[in-house]
Amino acid sequence: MANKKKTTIKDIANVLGITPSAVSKALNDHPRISEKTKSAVLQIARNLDYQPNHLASALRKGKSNLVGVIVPRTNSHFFSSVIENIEKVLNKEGYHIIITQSNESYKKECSNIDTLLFTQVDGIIASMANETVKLDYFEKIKSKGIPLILFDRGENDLNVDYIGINDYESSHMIVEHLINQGCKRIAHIGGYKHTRIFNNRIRGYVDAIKKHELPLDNELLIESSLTTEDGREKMTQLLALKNRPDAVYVAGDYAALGALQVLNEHHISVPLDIALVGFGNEPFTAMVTPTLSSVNQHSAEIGKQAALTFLERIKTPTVKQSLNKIILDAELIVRSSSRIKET
Amino acid sequence: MANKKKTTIKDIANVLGITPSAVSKALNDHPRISEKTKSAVLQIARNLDYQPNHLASALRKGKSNLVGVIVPRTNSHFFSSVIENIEKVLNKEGYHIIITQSNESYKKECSNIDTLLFTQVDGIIASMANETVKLDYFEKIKSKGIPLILFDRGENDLNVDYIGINDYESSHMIVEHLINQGCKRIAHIGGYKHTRIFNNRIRGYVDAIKKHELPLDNELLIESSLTTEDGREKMTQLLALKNRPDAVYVAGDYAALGALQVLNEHHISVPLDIALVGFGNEPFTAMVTPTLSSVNQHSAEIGKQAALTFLERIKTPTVKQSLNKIILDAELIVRSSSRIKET
DNA sequence: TATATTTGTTCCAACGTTTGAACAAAAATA
DNA sequence: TATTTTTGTTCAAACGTTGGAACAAATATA
Repeated sequence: MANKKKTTIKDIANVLGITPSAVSKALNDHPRISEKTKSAVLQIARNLDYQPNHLASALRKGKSNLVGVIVPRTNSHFFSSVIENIEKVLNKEGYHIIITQSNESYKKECSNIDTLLFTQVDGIIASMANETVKLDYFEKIKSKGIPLILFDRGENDLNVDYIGINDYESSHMIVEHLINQGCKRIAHIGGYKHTRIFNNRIRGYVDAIKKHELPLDNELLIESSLTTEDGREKMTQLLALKNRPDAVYVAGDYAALGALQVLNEHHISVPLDIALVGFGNEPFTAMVTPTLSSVNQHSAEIGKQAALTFLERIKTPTVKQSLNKIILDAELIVRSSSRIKET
Repeated sequence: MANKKKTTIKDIANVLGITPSAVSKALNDHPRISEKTKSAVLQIARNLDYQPNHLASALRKGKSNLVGVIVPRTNSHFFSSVIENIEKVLNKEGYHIIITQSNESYKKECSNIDTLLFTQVDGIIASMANETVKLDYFEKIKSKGIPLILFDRGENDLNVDYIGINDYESSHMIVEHLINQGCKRIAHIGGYKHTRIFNNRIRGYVDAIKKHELPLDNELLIESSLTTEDGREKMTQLLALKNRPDAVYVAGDYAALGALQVLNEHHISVPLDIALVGFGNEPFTAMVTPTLSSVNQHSAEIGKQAALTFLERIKTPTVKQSLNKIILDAELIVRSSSRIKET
């Protein structure tokens, strides 16, 4: 019994002998429509299994109730959790989301933006790809006049709303934690300097090292793509030094995992020989051996705030220029990989 | 310079003093439109930064070029990789995808289906939630007359296209591998029996055990939700047995990870005291200590085939009833957790 | 030269919904 | 009873694009 032809508002109108516009108004609970008509319409709609044609109403109303989300990848707990919470907030308000992944590629990100604009989304919530340096495509979103909200990887001079954590302070905190554990020669495998958040982490590291008058060695500060593979490589590089570090702070958990693998393979005791701290608090940090210290980025809260910011922007059509910069306090989770002194 | 008003086909028509329909035809490379007009239109379109209104064309053409994807969650490598490959194939054909997650909840899955139907997707590719027993919402998709393609968790009697792996044989293979390694008492932490793929794995396990005349003990066959947490619990349960197993085959990697944690915490040697095999070949299986044997499910190929199946269904509007059941051969990846005998 | 064909365009209706204006009928007020 | 207000509905246009039919002009064929 394949119901090929979809039922429209018109079909309902015909059954009841009224006008399509009356049906539309009934369905939208228009005050001028009688209760009798409303309930009749609802009844028939149910009987005919009526599903409103979203395309038509979006076209007419000039808004799609769709929000685009762009993330570097979905298979990390952080992004997946952010998305989940964006969805939770937006669904309540009748919005649905379209998720796209850039796979850390600038080109893919641009094509994602085109896709989303093409789909007539009402706004875009994004975290930028590692590769992204040019912001032209993000400017394009802005020029369309739809809200753009960035989170995590996205702090920059675009002059748009942003939700993230206090990277500088977190970084500072990590270094001081390692110093407290007695480490004297602390290395940092950081992300790309051109990305604001990673740059902030680097600055936090540098300033903390300086503050405690530890050696600020060029060899100890390495830029990385922060993949597991690159973490392995950069750790290997550190092990090759004449003067090895006694602690390594990696700006991302996946790269920290790679580093840990290398250390384990070399039978270097973590944390006794070299202490290790990651960033992001991915679930696997609690699963590896030894468990990996990391920083909780409050993914759920970031997602929630991003969605709320979008809703706020949508509700005030006036170009209210007060920017929303929400910076959350991150939390250092100390695990075995950096617990040297008993507390 | 916020370009509030979007440029339409009409604007281009006005500039050139021609008709909107001529512009539309020019943009769609209609054979009857002169090259001169075409290039002029293209030029003006570029100048005015014209973006076609997808909503309008989808409404008119009766197809949205959107495909819905439903997965239990995106933060596993398997699903993330399937999605990536679905996208790769479909993008080439001008389709875009909307990703939704059910979080293993039947209710969420239903609401996802409603969302997707509401968005007028041209088809749905899905892997079912653990919880799902009733198939009414999937019937709803079918009754709308749009293609439904299931993969992995989705083999059932819905009579729709399906792409998966040979679970029964894979399971058989795992048990025989463990027997080859000298194991005599093999336990199975399986998924929910009501899900076809997990049931197949259970059957594969049982048959292999019977075939080799090993003890088929009720205590050794446990049903689980296959989360990391539940894996811990079920492993603890197995350790409490008077007669412990010497091998455990877990039907999912995340649960296997939980099991491994418990074994490590109890200082039980893996694989010497108890060998362990997971399922899914998630990246972390190669990262934990000891590395975890698992089964590669060919996620990329599954994604590709799912997308191709969709395209085929769309291209043959006739109700061609020959069902597409693609069953791929899975591959056992033997790692330290089950390598007892040197090869 | 008359007719047939091709070419390039316009015209118009349609996709399904929404919305303000218009309007008749019913109810409230004078 | 005459007038105003309220109520419930219809009317008509619109959102932006598409595609078949119609049509005039240019070109090819008889």
